[in-house]
Amino acid sequence: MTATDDHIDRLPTPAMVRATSQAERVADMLRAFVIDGELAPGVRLSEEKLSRKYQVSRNTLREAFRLLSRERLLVHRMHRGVFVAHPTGEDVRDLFNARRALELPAVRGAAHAPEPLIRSVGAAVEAGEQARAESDWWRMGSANMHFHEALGALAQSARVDEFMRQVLAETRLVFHVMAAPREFHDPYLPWNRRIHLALTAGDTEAAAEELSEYLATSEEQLTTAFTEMERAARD
Amino acid sequence: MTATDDHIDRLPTPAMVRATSQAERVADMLRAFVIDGELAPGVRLSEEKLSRKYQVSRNTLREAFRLLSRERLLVHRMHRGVFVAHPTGEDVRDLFNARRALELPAVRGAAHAPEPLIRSVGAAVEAGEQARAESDWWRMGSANMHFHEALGALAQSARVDEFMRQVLAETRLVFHVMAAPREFHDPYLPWNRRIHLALTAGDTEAAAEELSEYLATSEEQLTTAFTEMERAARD
DNA sequence: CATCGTTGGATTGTTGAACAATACTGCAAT
DNA sequence: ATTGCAGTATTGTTCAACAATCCAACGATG
Repeated sequence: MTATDDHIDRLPTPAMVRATSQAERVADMLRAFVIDGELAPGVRLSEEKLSRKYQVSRNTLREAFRLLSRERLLVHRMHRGVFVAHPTGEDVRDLFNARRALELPAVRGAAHAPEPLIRSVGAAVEAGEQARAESDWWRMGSANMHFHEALGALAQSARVDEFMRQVLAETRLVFHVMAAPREFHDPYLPWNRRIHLALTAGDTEAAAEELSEYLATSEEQLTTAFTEMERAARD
Repeated sequence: MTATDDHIDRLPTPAMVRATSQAERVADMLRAFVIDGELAPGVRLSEEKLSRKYQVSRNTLREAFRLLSRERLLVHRMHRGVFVAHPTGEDVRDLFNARRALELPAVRGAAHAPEPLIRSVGAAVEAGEQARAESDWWRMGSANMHFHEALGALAQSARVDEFMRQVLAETRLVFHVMAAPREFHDPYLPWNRRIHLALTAGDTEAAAEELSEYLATSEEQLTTAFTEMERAARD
């Protein structure tokens, strides 16, 4: 053996090869289902049915539930069961406040961000445009998510990244609540393009300005549709 | 009965009277223990011992573990058990990046924040000064936490608030890792006072400047002490 | 002497069954 | 229209068991 073991350092980190428990695997599955809308907001997840369907014990399933409820994707109601989260109008406002608090400063500070981070913003833009060209509305939504994830990544903190992912997952849930048609995603692609353009030009303030308008417009659109819906539900 | 039922609206909201499960109660306990340092970073939490001590089944205890591991206060290592999180030097840097990303913009946007939020910042400052007057170092640390929690609250998002709490809890863990003496908290009180002063004067930029220096100093102090410690641990 | 294979004991991972506690539905009574 | 009261379904929690895995100790090997 050599005295130095830099070849060992090149190997995948422990975090990449960690064996996962059943609870985590089930949680990963359910998380994907919820984000993809296959499990509609408000739906109750029966312990008995799910444990039978996925061949895990009720106890293991409940561990998975605990994980996801801390992510706000599921809500635990005592003696009633766990349900897919069902965001309200107030949640929408809170989510956008959170995004403003995170994304805007991240963009404004982009001058100090390393080049690859900006590049991945551009990649997300292009992925979105390509999805649009192929009329793949689902992939378009994913690309939009990645775009904003990339914006959050400019803050250069793994914890902020995770928080962003969580907030964006919840935001996607909002779309599912109203079975948002593609028109909701549609007008935002050019915005993403402009934001990225301003970023590469080094004009962070212009990028922040565009982003701010984007967020305001999106929130406005969602909240009006939401209050409309909630009013209709009351009658 | 009257036609209006505003007297019902005055009652505590469901969130305040919700019955809690054992798993949540145990999680609350453990969380408090971890934050208070009664459970030292790196310590392993034996399922058998804890379940016996707190009269809950192993399964229930595991549910609590799942909750806390998603908060990064515990880490789950497959087939090895759960341990109190033991932040590294890299974690310290990430935590401070996250705090910069959140607190600085929150302070800069304080002009649009409602009055009571600024007041609670002041309250935290005074609580800290009073604790200092009474040489209650423990309460001083708590007050400092509340101070920065109050800064984060300027963003006006419940989700950001929760994230801040989590980040600050982890930061407190960092102090426990090195059994930080009171000198670590000591010089920061005047800074808090100045930040609050600038805020009430409406000079958000000055406040942000002070906060930025505070964070840089604190991070510097912690990371040097940390790398020192980690180097010592290797020998 | 450092490394590797093996073995035994301890702990976690997961399950299935059981029972208690609670919520929900429907119906009768007021 | 509200209240009271079944009966039923589901969750909350425990327990005991077993499989899977880690870990420390001990020797074997080069």
